Amino acid sequence: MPTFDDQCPTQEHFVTRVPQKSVGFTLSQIGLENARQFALVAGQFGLEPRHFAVLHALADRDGLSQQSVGDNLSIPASTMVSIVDHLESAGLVERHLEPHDRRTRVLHLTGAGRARLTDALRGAHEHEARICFNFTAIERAELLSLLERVATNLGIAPNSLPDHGSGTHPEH
Amino acid sequence: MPTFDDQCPTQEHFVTRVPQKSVGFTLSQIGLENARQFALVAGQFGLEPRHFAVLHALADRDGLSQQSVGDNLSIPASTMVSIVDHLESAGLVERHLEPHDRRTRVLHLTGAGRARLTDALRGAHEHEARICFNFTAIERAELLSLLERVATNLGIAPNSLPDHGSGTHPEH
DNA sequence: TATTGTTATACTCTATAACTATA
DNA sequence: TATAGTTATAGAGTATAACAATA
Repeated sequence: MPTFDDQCPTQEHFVTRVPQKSVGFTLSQIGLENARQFALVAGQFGLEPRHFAVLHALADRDGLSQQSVGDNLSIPASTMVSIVDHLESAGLVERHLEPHDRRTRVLHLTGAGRARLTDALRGAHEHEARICFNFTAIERAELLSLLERVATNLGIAPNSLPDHGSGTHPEH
Repeated sequence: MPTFDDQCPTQEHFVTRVPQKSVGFTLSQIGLENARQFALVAGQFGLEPRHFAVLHALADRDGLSQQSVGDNLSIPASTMVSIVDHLESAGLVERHLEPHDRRTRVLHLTGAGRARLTDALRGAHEHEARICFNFTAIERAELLSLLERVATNLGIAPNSLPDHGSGTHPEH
């Protein structure tokens, strides 16, 4: 933990002058703005970020139960209902009864759902290119590497981080 | 905009396999988790992130009007009322009438407010050290530099970014 | 007429707990 | 009795618009 102190004056300096930028604040600002803009991108495809996330999870592994998807994405069961309702009424997902246990509803992507996700992923891809504008491949990899170390410091297991898309921020 | 494509397979690959991590999603995840944890830190000092942000703004420049602080932090006027109400009833801030224009309420930090902010800044400082654990000074500077380029790409003027603290995320 | 602060209100989001149907 | 899904409800947070005082 050698770093930060080197650049930080005294406490009083903090209060009166307010010194250099912090990683924490910058991350919060950027994370929020990024989530906002990604919501706009997803919206162009008729999806909210959470809809996108659910479709994405199903593309990764089709036939999951509603609950296991929710657990995976940290979405409570009651919220999952309205999300899947929306996706189902839009014809993107189907609820199938599981013959072995008729309590559970197994979720399947429809063809339309897969097509919609493909489009939305194209949008996400463009969004990613936009926020990494002017980055070389090496710089982007460097940023990802640093961010994953921050994630570790925050106690977010790297493995629990989904792999693509732009977040499931609530708030807007 | 050369980078991302190099590492990205076809669209179909996206849908079926879901490839590598994205800067966008990682930033959203980290930004949200960081805001959560900073809210806990601020809470240890009896402050919500927005309370902290207002105190911080006043420490930077005392005697601002309620509205100009709100504009500065993108907090709507009606929300500023309840924030300042809270800070005032806690004895951290005072509303003074401006003799030249008796519509405006000028905000002043009290001694207690300044002391509270000093404590909270110490907490923020520790929080910053925590999320930058194991970073060298050079790595931290590198991360900040990359993040500011992302901020620019997101259309957030670097100048509009406050300098310390950990964000004013709503959402929880 | 425009502006600062205030109040009241409506809206969104989320979480909690109760309910059903299965097991 | 426990679990998957559903429903209903209440709470927090935010934004919108009307209002008062002042300019």
